[in-house]
Amino acid sequence: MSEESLSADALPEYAERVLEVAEMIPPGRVMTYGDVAEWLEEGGPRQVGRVMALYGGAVPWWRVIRADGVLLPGHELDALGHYRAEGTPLRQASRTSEGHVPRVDMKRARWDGGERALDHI
DNA sequence: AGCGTGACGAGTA
DNA sequence: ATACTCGCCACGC
Repeated sequence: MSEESLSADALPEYAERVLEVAEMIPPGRVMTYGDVAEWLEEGGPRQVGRVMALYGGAVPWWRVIRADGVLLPGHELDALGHYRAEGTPLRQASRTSEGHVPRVDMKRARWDGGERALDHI
């Protein structure tokens, strides 16, 4: 039989690694899908995105975003609430236009996963 | 087996 | 800043 058919409470190993990384991102910081993939040294941004889409609900999903800093479509207000609560650096809208949602200031909020990662490993 | 699609990223116009 | 292209990899039809 194949190990994959264990199913039920067993997630694919790759998925579990992605979730693990997402869990260790400190509040007020974010990682991009590509960063997570790079940190894992496996897969790519799209694979990480797929995992988050499927199992992201179990982890602080708002700390894993696109490299652009754009908030997750459909959860913008949700994410924004978390960011404001955690003090995540946001980039203000250059122009006060309605319907325009602030983006994460990647320059400051991006977390390279250095220091804590070593302790976690 | 081919083809389109997606919670992506980087480069170019 | 926006729009488009290409590279990437897994899934589903």
